[in-house]
Amino acid sequence: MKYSRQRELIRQAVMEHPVHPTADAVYAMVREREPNISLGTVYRNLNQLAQQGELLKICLPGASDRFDARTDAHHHLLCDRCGRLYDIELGDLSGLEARIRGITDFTVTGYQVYITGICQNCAEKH
Amino acid sequence: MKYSRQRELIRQAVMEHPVHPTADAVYAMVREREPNISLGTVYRNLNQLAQQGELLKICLPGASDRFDARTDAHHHLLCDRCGRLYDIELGDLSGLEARIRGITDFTVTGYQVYITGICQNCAEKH
DNA sequence: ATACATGCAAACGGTTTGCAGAATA
DNA sequence: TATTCTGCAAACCGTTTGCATGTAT
Repeated sequence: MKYSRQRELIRQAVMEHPVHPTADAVYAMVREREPNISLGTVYRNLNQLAQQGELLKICLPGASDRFDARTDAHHHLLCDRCGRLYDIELGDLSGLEARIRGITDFTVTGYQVYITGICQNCAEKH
Repeated sequence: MKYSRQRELIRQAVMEHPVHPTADAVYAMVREREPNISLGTVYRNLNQLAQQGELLKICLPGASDRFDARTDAHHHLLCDRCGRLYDIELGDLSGLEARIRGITDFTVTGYQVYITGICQNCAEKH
């Protein structure tokens, strides 16, 4: 992977964004510094960085994909009202893991807990 | 909601399908008996039935939506290889629920456990 | 008669891709 | 120079929608 100014700006945008941005949000952020960048380039680089393990791509049911600079195992909270995605620490889930892995005739490779609700920010405003 | 032959065939297709079909799969099934049915009608009715609670619409990250005739609370296994979706009983998850609800500053309305892996069928063939 | 349904085709939103030209190594 | 990158625009896929017609009540 060769250096590119655009990719660095994209990486930086994801790291600085407090609540995991969509590709479109990254596009908007990067455009402030690099007005001629194309959306295609943003998508290409986000996918590339995710594939290299430098970023996490979070696919959500029914919504746009999000990107996360934190690559260690953790879970996410999705606000139903504003659509923002927050990190959450669920701590030790070995009980759940053991139960899942106890299921016969299916080789478990991973699992994800998606939690939905209303975030503090939205709760205050209503 | 008024009776329609098409809707009955759609409902039946979902009930009979062993591993929760996509809209497209339902379309293919129903077309055998109702060759002129349109894909739009299939989507409209699946969404309608899901909204009435007669069906479950399962949104998967990165894949097409699936439909499930079982409407009680249960979780799902997604095969990475063939893309089929299976039902799973995780039993009592009150520990996890309590932990999730213990999170401050977020009003939890729901959560979903998505488990990925290789199904028996695919494991045998390789 | 009046609602609600259908088939069709066009629109949609998010994402990917093919291409010619530009930047990096 | 060889490779990887970019911007652009068109293609793509799953899904939704507008419309004129048809069907159930």
